Amino acid sequence: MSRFGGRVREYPSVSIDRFDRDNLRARAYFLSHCHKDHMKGLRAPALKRRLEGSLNVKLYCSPVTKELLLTSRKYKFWENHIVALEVETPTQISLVDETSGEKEDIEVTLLPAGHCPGSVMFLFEGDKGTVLYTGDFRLAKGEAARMELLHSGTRVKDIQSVYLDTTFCDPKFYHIPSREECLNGILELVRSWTSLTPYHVVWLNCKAAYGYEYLFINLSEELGIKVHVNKLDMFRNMPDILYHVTTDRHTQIHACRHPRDEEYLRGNRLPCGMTCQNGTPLHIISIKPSTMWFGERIKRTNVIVRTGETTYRACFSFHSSYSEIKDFLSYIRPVNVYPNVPPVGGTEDKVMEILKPLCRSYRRNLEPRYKPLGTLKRVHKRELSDTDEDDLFDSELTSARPKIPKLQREESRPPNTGHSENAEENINESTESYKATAANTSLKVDFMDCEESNDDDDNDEEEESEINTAEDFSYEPDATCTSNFNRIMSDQQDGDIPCWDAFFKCNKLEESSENEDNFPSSADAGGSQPLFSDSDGVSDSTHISSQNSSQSTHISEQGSQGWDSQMDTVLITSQERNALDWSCLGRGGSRAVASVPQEAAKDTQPDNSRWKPLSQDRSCAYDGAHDLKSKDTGDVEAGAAHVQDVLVELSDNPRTPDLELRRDSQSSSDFEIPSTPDAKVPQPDKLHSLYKKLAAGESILKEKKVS
DNA sequence: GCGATCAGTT
DNA sequence: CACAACTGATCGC
Repeated sequence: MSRFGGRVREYPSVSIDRFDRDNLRARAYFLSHCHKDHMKGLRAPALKRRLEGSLNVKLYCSPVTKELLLTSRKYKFWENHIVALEVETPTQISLVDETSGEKEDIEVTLLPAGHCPGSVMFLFEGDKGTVLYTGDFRLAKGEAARMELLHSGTRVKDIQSVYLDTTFCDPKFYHIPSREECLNGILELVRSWTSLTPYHVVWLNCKAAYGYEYLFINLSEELGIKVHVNKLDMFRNMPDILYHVTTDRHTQIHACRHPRDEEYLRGNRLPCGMTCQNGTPLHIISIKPSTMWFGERIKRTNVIVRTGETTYRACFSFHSSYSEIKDFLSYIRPVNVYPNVPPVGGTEDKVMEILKPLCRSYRRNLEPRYKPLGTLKRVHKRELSDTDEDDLFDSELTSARPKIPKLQREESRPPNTGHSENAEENINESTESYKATAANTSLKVDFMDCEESNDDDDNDEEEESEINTAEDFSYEPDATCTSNFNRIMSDQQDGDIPCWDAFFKCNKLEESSENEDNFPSSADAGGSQPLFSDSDGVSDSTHISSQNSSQSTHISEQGSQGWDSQMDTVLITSQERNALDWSCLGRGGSRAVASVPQEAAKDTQPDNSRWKPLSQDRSCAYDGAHDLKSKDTGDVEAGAAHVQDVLVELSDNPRTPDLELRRDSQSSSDFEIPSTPDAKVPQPDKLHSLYKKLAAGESILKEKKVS
């Protein structure tokens, strides 16, 4: 939800996405997209009066946004005051103060934002510098680099400030599956259900907001089934959308709504009232698009999660994930960044701690500056780049990724003394005060970067969520790593000796984390990785055979939300540990090699074929010719089997970054992690001495080699 | 009666 | 968690 006040400090005479209060005096208005939280005051009488008394005041937006806005009669009065600007077409605008006659020229460029039809970012260029207002955006990694108008020549423009959509700017939203992944998941689910009989219908439980259209379009194109919606007049001049939606209820895909649609569904009735066709009752499943995410790299989930007998949740996000935000901002590297949205769980301070290091102003003397800390012996020996500093900054100063003390650190350094010796003088006051409150709990100099655990993310409100069992996770390498990690931590607190392999897996997590942060653009979403060996559970996971809950592996793997509450209870048997070693080391490594070219290709040339920015007039010439048509099997009768495949494919999709990073961690780890699963396990007394050295910050390389 | 705001719901 | 929107209660003009 946008809290942006409407104005950027460089150009205070324009108002963007806010139209109340001070914004009533703006010389020009900009609307990034047609969502209510960006339209505050847009139909207020005060603004209406302002328009009536002015010939000059205009609202600038994309052609699609104009169309959507003017479709609503409540905004009709804007008709003669809206100027549609073509996307990616720099336009000069004169900002004239109507009372003083004072004038300022500014150039504005609309850039596609990937949030909903018509959504754009605004790039302002003028005497006060270049400013990018992102509005709400969902841009995949590397997309900023592909925007020509963010560049001059081969270099990115010198951007003074970015006003950024920080909706998911929290490490717990580290990864959100790509548009394509989500789309494919939904597509295959819908395909398999609707192909059973003409009476098998799907209800897409979409919010009343723009942004789902590309889903409708792609489902309709791939399946040849139009989507039933309540209204479509706003698309009357957008044939690419219009063709794929219908107000005829006799279709197998519905996105219609009713104020009490949930209760309709319970009565086997679609929100539009349809309950049977030709006397035959409909078989309805509902799919609720929701934002599902992978917390840092330790968890995975399906893009589709079954939440009940006939209910599914499908991953869908209008907003960029944490890693996408970081990729975007670190590419732009503005001098300043300002969050448009207070982050979900956190404070603005926390967000700024994440974003500031990605800005140039971070290097200025007023800002906190981190030196490499001499005591960080186990930090990679790498060329010290900006992002290295970022990591230090992150590691030290944010609670976003909790830092876990190295073993016995508590003994060797009492709280409040160790952490500041190298860095204290360079930290500004706010940081210092933060440290003061946090130092006793987690922040020390010599910490491992531990993975986030989203313990409180149990978000699934309503449905009869099916409960995970420990067995479901037996083959899940990431999860196992994590639970091992947790075990270490508790072992530590208990004063027991942690087991060796659990210990080194932890370090691998640390390495992964650093690597990924330092090479953001290489950490894109995993494609369709082959599975790990959990075909057993998954094979039961089709709704078509109306399985009971406990058999549905894909449901039990709703991971990103339900995971952490489970994690502590997962026990690792030695057998499972072997499987873990195998998957983390052997298979993980070899897989990663195979996945690299694919991922690299994806980075440079994403699959844009099905996500057209539905924001440009030329989007009306939506190109229906698609690569993915080839997915059609024609095997309509094999619905059940098909769904199985889908869910298997979706659920067993280990994150490519993990795999890559795991491999990386082996080659670069200071710990010299044994590269084979059967590496000899040190004896307890040996371990003790190793941990002592670790705690003291000494190198253990020699000992490790010996052992 | 309308609009703004807030709490609650989906 | 929140998304993005809707509903209903309250308050002020």
